[in-house]
Amino acid sequence: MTSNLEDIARAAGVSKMTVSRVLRGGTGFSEGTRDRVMKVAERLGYVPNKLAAAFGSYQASTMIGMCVPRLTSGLFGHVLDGVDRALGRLGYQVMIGANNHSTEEEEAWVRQILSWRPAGLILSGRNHTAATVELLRQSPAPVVEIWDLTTSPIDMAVGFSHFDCGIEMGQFLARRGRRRAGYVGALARADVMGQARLDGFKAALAQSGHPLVDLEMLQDMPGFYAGYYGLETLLARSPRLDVVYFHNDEMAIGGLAYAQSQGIRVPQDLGIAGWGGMEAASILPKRLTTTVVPTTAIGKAAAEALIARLKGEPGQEVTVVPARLVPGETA
Amino acid sequence: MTSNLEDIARAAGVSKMTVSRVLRGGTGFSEGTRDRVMKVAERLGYVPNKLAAAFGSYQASTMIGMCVPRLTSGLFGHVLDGVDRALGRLGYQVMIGANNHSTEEEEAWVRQILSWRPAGLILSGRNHTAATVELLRQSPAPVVEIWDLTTSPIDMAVGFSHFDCGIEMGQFLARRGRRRAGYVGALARADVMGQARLDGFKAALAQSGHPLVDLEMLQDMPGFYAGYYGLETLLARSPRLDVVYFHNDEMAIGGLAYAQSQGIRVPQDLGIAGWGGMEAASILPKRLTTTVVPTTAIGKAAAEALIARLKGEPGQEVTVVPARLVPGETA
DNA sequence: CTGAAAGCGCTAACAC
DNA sequence: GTGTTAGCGCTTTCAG
Repeated sequence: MTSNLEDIARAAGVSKMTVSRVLRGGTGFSEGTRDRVMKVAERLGYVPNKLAAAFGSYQASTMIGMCVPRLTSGLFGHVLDGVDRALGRLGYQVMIGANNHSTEEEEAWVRQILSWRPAGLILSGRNHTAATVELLRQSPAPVVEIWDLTTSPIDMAVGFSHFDCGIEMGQFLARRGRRRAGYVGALARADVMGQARLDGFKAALAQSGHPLVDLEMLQDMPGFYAGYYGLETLLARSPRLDVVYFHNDEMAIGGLAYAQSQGIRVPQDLGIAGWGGMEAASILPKRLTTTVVPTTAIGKAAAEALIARLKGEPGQEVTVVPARLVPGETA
Repeated sequence: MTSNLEDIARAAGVSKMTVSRVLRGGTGFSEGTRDRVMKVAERLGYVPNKLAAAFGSYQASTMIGMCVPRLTSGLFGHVLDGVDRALGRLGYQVMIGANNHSTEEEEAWVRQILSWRPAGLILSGRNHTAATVELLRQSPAPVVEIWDLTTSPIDMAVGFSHFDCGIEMGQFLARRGRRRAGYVGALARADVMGQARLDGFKAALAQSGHPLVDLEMLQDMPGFYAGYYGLETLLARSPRLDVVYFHNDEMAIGGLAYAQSQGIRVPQDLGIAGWGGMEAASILPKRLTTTVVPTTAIGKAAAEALIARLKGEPGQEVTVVPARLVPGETA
């Protein structure tokens, strides 16, 4: 089928080993040998076999596995982009997976990926089944958990505190004079990070003396429609709310659309706040008040943590890449 | 490090081969043997080695490579989701890459991926370097080109015609009485599919007797900001346009924001049309007139085409998954 | 600077 | 139903 080291060796009149050294750009061969080998490899259309390389030596794999909550999240593409740019440059490739906010699905994915003997792994969140953690500890691959900061990561962690995001937004809205806050979420307990934001939000509101009035938790995917109908449902039950914090920006924009459709003035009658920092949110007629999440930076930092470890450097155990609240015109 | 078939075989008092058969769920062993082997494998925390399996037998790889134009495009996540759901179910995993609209980068990616001896490949677009095509022809892996339909795909193709999208939008706007159309694009000639839409658009307008008046082609990434500033530039030059077609929905929404900021009434003073069918576009105060692209369906169809071929079935050479123009309130 | 030998863990092919 | 043999293409190790 496709030629191998032996074919090149034969055609170039050297040994397999010399070809291997030349092709990997090492040392231990003459200029003449190098040129000859390169030329032959080119002529034969040689395509290296990483399967054999990675299989033959445990150091040689250039495969990194990455698992995200949902592939359709707008944020995920940017994280992946950060990872891919940092890693691709160095000759690594990324195998991707989704856990759909289920630790069981994540475990299944980890089993699959581990069977490829990856050089490193990037997981989302701090929540894993016991079996996953055990599997990971058995594996020599360095692991980075992204998004949420864990007190004690399995190996390394990159991100920020979702609880703190909620706190900050709660305090901000209280400072702005909001007194009757609601919340519209999605995926209920499955999305642990969204839950952490809600917990922080509640805590800050309680502290301010004006606790959360009502919340609507949908089971749908957290998109525009969910935000639209979530706000409708919430306001039907609690019409006197003066601000609503949403699970994310998509939902907040959906909520904004609902408010507009009902003639509810934002922010005068009702404040609206999101989370995530979609590009769309900053160019709406009214810029959305939200928390901007450093997606690309998280991806880049995760990749760098992995690379450091692979180079034998210790590697930062926890890297904080802060999210920041950006006041807009909707709350 | 981690246990292998031999370890299990020894502990279970059978041969490697029997263990292999049991673990792969084949036939040719007794119930008792099966239970014993499974139990031992479990106890030893056995993690299969796909590297060895795929290396040892060319049929065994479960890796699919997928290359997209940009990881940060909102559409890409949905395509990937469609692919991953169809493929993941069957035990395949996806290795991802981006070509940044460059055929050279794509070629580099193809070289990397091919060295993993993938079971199949999904590429975006019909544009490839000669070397890429040659590489692909040498490889036994089935290839699906998605997004744009090629008259003669390398192997298989799934998508629709971008040229036709442009035609359809041009005809639609002409029918709606628009007479002075402009276009705002991005990435210039790098994005061949966007160019095809523009070509179709121009052709339809010319045919209608009211050819394209002006166009602004940016070098930026096709996002909200580019749309905003692109429209500003275009209108500064050609203030009398009565409709503008954008490279995609993100840009169209940016343009909408610019119009709003200038007190330009949409659609009365200026019509705006996009392409892509972002969820955001349908829930704006005014629903965007756009072409909705069947992202998930394309991903699913691509995966299915690959699977058919891998099962030895012929597999459809060209699968049309039509995009459709959805009239909104902006044009 | 170059080469020979061994082996990574698995599966295909064939024997029993 | 089960075992044996050979070998996938590369890298590692050790000899020259």
